[in-house]
Amino acid sequence: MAKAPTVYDVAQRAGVSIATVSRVLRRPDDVRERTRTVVHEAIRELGYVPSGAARGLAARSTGVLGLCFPDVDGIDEAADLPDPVRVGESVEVVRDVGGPVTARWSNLYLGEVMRGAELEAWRTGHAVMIGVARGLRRAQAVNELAGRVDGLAVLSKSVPDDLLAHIARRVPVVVMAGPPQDDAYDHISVDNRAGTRALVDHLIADHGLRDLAFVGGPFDSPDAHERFLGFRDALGAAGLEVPDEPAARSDFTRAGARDLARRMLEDHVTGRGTGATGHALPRGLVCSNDQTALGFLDVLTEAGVDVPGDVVLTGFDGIDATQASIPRLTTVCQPMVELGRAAVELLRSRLADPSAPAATVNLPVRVLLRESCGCS
Amino acid sequence: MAKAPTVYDVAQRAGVSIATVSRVLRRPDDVRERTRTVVHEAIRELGYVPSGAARGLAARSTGVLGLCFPDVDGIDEAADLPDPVRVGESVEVVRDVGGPVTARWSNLYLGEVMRGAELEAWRTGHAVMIGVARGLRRAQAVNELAGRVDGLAVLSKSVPDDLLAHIARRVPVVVMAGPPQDDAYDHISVDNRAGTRALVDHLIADHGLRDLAFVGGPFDSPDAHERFLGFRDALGAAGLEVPDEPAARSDFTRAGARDLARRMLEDHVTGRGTGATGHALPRGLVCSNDQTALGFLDVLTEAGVDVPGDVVLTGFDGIDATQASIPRLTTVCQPMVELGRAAVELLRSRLADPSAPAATVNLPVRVLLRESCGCS
DNA sequence: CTCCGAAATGTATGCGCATACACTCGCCGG
DNA sequence: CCGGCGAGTGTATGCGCATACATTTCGGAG
Repeated sequence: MAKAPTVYDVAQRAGVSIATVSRVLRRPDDVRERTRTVVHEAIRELGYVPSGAARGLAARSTGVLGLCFPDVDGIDEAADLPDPVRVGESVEVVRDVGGPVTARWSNLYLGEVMRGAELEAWRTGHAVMIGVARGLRRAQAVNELAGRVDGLAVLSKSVPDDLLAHIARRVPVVVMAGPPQDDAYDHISVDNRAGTRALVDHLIADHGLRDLAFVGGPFDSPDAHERFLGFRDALGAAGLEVPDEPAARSDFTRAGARDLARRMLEDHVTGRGTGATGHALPRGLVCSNDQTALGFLDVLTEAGVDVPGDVVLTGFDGIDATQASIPRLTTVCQPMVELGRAAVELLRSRLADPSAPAATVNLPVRVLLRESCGCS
Repeated sequence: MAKAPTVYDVAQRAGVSIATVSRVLRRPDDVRERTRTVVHEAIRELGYVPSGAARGLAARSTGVLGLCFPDVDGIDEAADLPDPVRVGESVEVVRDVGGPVTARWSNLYLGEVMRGAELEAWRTGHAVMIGVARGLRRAQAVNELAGRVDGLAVLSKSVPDDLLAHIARRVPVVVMAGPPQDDAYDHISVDNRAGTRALVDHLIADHGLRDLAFVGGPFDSPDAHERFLGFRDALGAAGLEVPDEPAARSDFTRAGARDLARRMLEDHVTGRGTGATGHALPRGLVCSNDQTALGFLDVLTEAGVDVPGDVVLTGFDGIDATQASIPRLTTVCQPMVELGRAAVELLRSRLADPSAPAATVNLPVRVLLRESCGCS
């Protein structure tokens, strides 16, 4: 790596001009076979790898698409990051006594979104660059990402509006998984509302449930809100009383949901009825995400409440853990891979036709009926 | 996006030269505050985002680090990819009758490696670009990735040797999770051997097991081989008979392991003893990865064999599912996040000092003792 | 053998930025 | 009053490549 060879080096070695070298790489059919061979030889001998930067500059297109995620780790630049542990011993033996399952990216399915995006990008020879909008330098980081790509897919809420607007003047932007919204961007959305509606329809129609409560999410989660609307839709359609607010609100974490469940259970047992649930546990609990449902399941099971016998429980998202719980959790599965794929697809068509009107792609959702709702 | 503004546009608007604009962005302290303000104003008004390509070209460094993964999806370019499903209905309701848990990237922990890499890169203002060495265009894709980055971390076996050598002439290369090897590259390795050794030591010393068998992996997996060596180390140290070969070989998938387990179980029951295990199930089965152990657990449980009562079972990797199985699986946890982090760290130090001798960082591993080995 | 058009190759330029170097200007000490 | 100095800014150049356009070569047809 004394100095990476350039087209000039290759051209000289092969005894041709740099244009020919470039052509051998980009439009091989325009070059005589013999010449091509010679050039390839030189490339191999020199270990030539074209500079992406120079290519991008000259071609006015980098061939890279960006994917911007929110900071799910909650890492703040102000907090000092622990320095990597580097123990001398290469093995540590510990007794794992259980406790909360460590949070992973995979819990939030960002990996799946990435995979979908990467797959779709690969099909058309694009590369994918990911960025996490995190820390104080967030704006700078996102800006730099935007400067390096031909198009940017952004997970909703990961980038402040003004910054997004700034960036959108340079590259096409696709917003993923945001609430239905009428801005200038292309959107990929998941049908939270219809998914919940279908799930609750099932509970009412097939299991005859009428006493249902909705466990909401954080106030600032549009997803949770959408799902609540779907819940209301179903209740309304069935002629049941439609609540104005969720019966309770979880923070979307399993641990938080456990606390919430314990409080609700206590209210229930002591008959204080201070909880929004009133004096008795409802027959069915529709949770706004899987983590919440799993937290409830933990507590209910521990308290000897039978699921689905005493209480029917459902989630939303379709995370892995819902397949491993006992009983397995009925949920609505989000098409995460598809989300990434669709985002890239939309970016591509946007690049192909910059003047087309902003589009919104609504991804279908799958309701997975399992044991926690009473299905065999 | 009629035409993205450039430094020239900003300079003109702000009434300064392009050099000043560049300085405002790169070395703000060299510019008078008043000028800075004016330039920032112009940037905001125009929606200017610096071109990464031009920056990279001029600065001779892109600020991007690459991460190259093998094609875990096994997608072959020859096979036609199914076109994305786009059903009209936005909801589909299906009864999930169980069946194999869908394979996900997360199973292979690539997401975790990525996260570690991204985190570490972020700390120093680098971006991360991921690439999957997949399909027939693999060489081209890897080459392009290499052309776009300042350094490349490659998961072992994801890139053919000659291609890697070619690339390494342009950018520093770090090989992740490969077998200890003495090539010119920097290496990050996980101590498979010592990890297995420690685990098996535990089985022998603390649980008094003497009849142990090793379920290996694919022939071409250096990891599986390393782990087998660790197994042998432990047996040898305990004065037990040391096998030359694993008792059986799994293909590292849960489904494959189930088939293997069924065959072994059948051999055992019918007394045919054609399996390498002989006429009886061993008292302890040390599996070369978690998927394999879980597959065995599925079959053993179904057959009424008690784990750990009748057979002790252990895995390797530390995937999520090992925390959810019943009993929970004793395993060796790989430091995947750390792997990514260390790779980036090593790349950085390599970039800082290109002439330093090739280094190998050995990452510590954690043996997690849970119920499947007989620990409470 | 000549001439013409197409194929093959070479020449020249610009992509957008960082930066070395030149330059201006205000200020200080002499 | 002059020379010098440093902060602040402008000018000019090159990074490595793609590509428009100019030029050469080649393969026939005449």
